[in-house]
Amino acid sequence: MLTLSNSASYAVKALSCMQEGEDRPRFVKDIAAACGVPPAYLAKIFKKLVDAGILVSKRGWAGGTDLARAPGEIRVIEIVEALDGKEFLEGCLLGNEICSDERACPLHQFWKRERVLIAGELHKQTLADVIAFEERRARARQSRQAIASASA
Amino acid sequence: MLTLSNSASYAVKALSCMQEGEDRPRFVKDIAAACGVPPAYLAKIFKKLVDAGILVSKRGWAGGTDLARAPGEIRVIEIVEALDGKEFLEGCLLGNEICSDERACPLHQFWKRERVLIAGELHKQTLADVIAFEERRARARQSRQAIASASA
DNA sequence: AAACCATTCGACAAACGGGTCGAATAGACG
DNA sequence: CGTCTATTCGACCCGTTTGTCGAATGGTTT
Repeated sequence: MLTLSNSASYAVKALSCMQEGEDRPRFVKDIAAACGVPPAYLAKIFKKLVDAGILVSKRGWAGGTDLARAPGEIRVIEIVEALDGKEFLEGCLLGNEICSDERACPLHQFWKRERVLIAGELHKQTLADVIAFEERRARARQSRQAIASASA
Repeated sequence: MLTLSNSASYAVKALSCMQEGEDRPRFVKDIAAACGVPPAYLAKIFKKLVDAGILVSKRGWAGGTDLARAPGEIRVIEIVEALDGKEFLEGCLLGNEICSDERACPLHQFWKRERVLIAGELHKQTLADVIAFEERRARARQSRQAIASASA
């Protein structure tokens, strides 16, 4: 399957559960419960996000986890790179070791262009976009339900 | 790493070693040696290519393996699907289970378009293109060497 | 200082893809 | 029919990713 790692998916999902304005900081276990990710595993993921400067954390009583910056300042590509590594987009589509402009596979020129597009999109999208997208979805579902119950 | 599987890479590499016009059919171990793929592993890969109708094989004395069709009739996407499954391009980029037009992640619309482009390219390229590409490379290297040795 | 508690660390289990090995199978020849 | 031989099949090993568990760490509060 041509996808990013499971961990990266979990990270985006969990971070988009951490909107501002609520009582914060929050705990790993609560966020895990909210977004349906295994808590112990999410703890590991969060550590990487802390190391990457995307999250800040405090231990002990009154400890917890918080976004290091406003959601609009956190790009999706940062999250992906924190988990899958900076080179997650560098390889040949076919996984060949040697695939440069000189010694290329037939898909090289094509994939080279595509990689730029993908990186660009992940760079353009911020966590704020992801959150807004989720909220728009949630509102749409609510109003659909309201209409449905009104007509019932 | 965002790539297809290693097996798919091996498959394309091995199949592009199987030009027509030579003494054929050929043996897995010879092809493996020619393209630098582990022989026992390539045997497994070839079985899948046989099942997919891309190769034909015969066992025993005077047995061997051959392309089921002319290279120009074998699309790269067929090879990839034989190894990585028909659904290798179906998932959400972030690997989410639920990511359709209704319940999408923010990258869904973008990735949906990209997938079409990628599938299109893999469909457009045939094994003949891959072979021609390799040969053009080999010739270019040869003539570079000829020039180098002539000027020496 | 002692109690408390969320993060952090390390060891470990399960699942998966990649890779190896040897035996089983079956087609062609003598 | 028996032998030869290349594919095929099944069992197994290894490394990585995913996921769990319990103990260690260190900041807060009382």
